[in-house]
Amino acid sequence: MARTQGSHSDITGPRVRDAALRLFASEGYAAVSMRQIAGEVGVQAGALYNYTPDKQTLLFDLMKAHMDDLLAAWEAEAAPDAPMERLERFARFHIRFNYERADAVFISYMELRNLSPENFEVIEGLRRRYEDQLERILRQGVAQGIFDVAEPKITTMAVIAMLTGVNTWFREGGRLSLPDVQKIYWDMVRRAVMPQGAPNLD
Amino acid sequence: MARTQGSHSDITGPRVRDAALRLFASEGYAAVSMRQIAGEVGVQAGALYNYTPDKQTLLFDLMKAHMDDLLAAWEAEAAPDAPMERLERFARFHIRFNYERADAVFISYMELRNLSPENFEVIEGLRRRYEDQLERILRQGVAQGIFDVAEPKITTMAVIAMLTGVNTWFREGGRLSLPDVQKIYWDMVRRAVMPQGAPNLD
DNA sequence: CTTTGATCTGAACGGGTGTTCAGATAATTT
DNA sequence: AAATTATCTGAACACCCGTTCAGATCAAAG
Repeated sequence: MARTQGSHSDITGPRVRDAALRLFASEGYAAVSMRQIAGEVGVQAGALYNYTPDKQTLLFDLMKAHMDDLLAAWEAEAAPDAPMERLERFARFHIRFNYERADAVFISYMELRNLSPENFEVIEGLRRRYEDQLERILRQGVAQGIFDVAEPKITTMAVIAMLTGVNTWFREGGRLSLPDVQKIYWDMVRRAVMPQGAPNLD
Repeated sequence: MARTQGSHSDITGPRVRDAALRLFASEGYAAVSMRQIAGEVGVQAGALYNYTPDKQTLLFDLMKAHMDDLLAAWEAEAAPDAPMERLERFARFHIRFNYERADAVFISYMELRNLSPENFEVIEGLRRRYEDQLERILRQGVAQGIFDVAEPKITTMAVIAMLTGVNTWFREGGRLSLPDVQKIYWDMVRRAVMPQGAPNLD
């Protein structure tokens, strides 16, 4: 087994995925050709097939890796007991993580329709698992009488849509820092779940 | 000028746009071929060029028409004076209008990157005009001391992202009706702008 | 009934697509 | 130094792309 160390595959493999991620995000999966990806990496198109069985799987692997990272990163967060603190942790985590991986986030919900049905099911399942994390927090808060949320599932969808929306406009270097934005959004999330008439504790 | 009345163009033109709208929404602009659109309409691909100069313009015209419709429909809504009532009107309008034109809404922000720079500027300008409608309501409410919104621009983005998210999960015929959903989302929007500690007037 | 012209067909144009594969290349092991 | 083999090239495959256009079609106008 010659050429295991110093092999180019350790370098080329990640470069293929990086190039595909960036190109898929900026131009769209269908609009990007294998030759274009190969060109970015500096190889011929045929060489890509040492790293992926086909274009579809390349897309799927990027999305799957992103969703796995997302779930792993959330599970690695220290989880406070109190629902209010957990919710704040979730809101800030979601904004930060999504901002750091804007390309992967973008692909993972823009290119869902380009997945085969089986691959779609996998990604969709992971996405639901992530949403369930938030829904569980909301239900816990409701059970403890801390949150006033009539429809936890819908509030889950609404909060995630709101938080994910940060990526459409926020760019570092502007008037507001990411922590500023996290604070503003957390404030809106908090209001959305707080019993009305509760005092402002700021 | 023969064949002006009873001409097929009155029929074929809209059918081309309908087919393109549906196909672009479900498979994506780049993944849909002119032959595919033509097949849906029941003509050969060449015939499409009686109705659009090229594929890019076909996409742009669909998006432009949608944005024009959106702005016209909102301006046609009776506008109450009070910011709170105006905001409620906006939230319910946005959910209903977007639900009724799910395909056009989907295209109008999924396919932005497939527009030429000039076309992109046009659509982007219309989108900003729409967002400004909401921002103006928020600023009006703040000025009157009715809303507690520190960052009207950000709240605008957050509210629109939240409301637009309805389209990703809501389907008629489920447990909740569209009016149910409108009420739930309006409740969240109201909380997001209401001064905290204010009584629940439900 | 002939003329007109809007509409559509069908073929063609140059070029791009994902994927395959025999053979060249070169780093590592023997 | 020779043998091994992971990696890559370059050409080829069959097919699809957006767009053009000469000529067919046929309903309305004269």
